[in-house]
Amino acid sequence: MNEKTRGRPRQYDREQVLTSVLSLFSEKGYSATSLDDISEAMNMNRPSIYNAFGDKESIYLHAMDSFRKQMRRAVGKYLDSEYDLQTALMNTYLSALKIYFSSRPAQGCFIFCTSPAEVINQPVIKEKISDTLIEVDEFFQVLFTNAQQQGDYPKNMDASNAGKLAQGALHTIAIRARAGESQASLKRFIEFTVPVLCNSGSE
Amino acid sequence: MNEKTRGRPRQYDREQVLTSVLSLFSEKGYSATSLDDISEAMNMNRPSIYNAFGDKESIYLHAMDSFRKQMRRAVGKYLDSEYDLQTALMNTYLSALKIYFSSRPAQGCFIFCTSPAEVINQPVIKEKISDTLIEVDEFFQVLFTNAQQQGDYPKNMDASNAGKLAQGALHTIAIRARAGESQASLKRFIEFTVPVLCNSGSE
DNA sequence: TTAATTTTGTACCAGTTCGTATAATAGTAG
DNA sequence: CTACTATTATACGAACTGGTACAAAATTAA
Repeated sequence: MNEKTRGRPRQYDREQVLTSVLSLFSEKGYSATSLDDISEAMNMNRPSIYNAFGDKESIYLHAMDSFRKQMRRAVGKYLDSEYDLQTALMNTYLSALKIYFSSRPAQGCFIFCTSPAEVINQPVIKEKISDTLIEVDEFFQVLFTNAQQQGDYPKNMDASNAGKLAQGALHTIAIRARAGESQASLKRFIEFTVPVLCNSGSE
Repeated sequence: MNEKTRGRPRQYDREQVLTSVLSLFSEKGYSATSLDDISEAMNMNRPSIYNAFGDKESIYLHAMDSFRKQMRRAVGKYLDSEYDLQTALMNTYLSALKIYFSSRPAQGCFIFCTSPAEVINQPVIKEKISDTLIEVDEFFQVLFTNAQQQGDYPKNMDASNAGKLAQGALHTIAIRARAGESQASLKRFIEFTVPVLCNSGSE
């Protein structure tokens, strides 16, 4: 990409400022974050921000996309059927845990911890959360149906709801991380949870 | 209680205005709710509110307490050991589901959907969420240990983490309700989840 | 009646909010 | 060199923010 365009050249890097604003929104949530905060974090002045990303809600939606991309990069590989169910689940949770604790104090999941508050009065955010839930449900469901095909998970179990419960574990981990529960404690929780989800709890 | 106190009598009912402001905060979250909103919802003027409940953060904390009380009233009885594990879990989830869908559109859990956003910059709210998590964990843990004593749940399972996972199911139900997932779908999720938690999934 | 006490109602304040109009700047195209 | 274009920078404004000072109102105590 070396197209020389007319006009004054950009001084910001799109990916980079999106990362900055994601971190900001993740800390404060949508409503408590002001455009002055955003402007400072992005190191861009207000009109440039509007030109690049639209209004505040639109910036937030871009941040949500950015976070989803980050999660996909981290766990997408576990969809590959070379991983057995337990391994795929365990690796997925541990990868998420790492991201949830990647800043101090731990902020948990950007989307599931900060977005639900805005849902009632921001239909577009509601839509995107709903979309995220579906994508993650499908991610986990694939793990379970793959395992069913390989005889690793009982065929009479409902893989769709199993996927939802697996995502539920992710939600509680996200909330707990943000509320101050320790990473070690959540790791033990994951080690308990994975076998239960795999339906090999007490054996 | 009939103590005649000096001074102009109150015009508001404490429980009643707390219910109103709980509903308001539940809709908008902490940061997006203004004192004008609160004043209107409570039908009280600003100085009266300050005198009765303190500043905005303090009002929110009162609302959190109010919600916790409501939940305890709804599910506290299932701690009684006359209920077996499956029944207690099922009734608990269905009671919560009812509350989560008690307004239109469904708002899910006031605490787990709106409070996490505020955690990083409001230490007092963080403290209260953490406290709530512990109380709910203990609630579920009691169900599992009771079941263990009655031979209803394997003794080699960790009741503490089982309780955490049970609360996890509650968290995902709360988020999903608020994001627009249907009550019927969540009821099916509960029916799937309870046996899995009880470790009698595929039998 | 009068004083004391508590709540209510009005009005205000300084600071912040999101968004935009306008001008300056830094590059390309001809 | 001049026109054109896209971005950056400054500055502003109308509305709203959380919080409070002060006076009016409604009750009890003496």
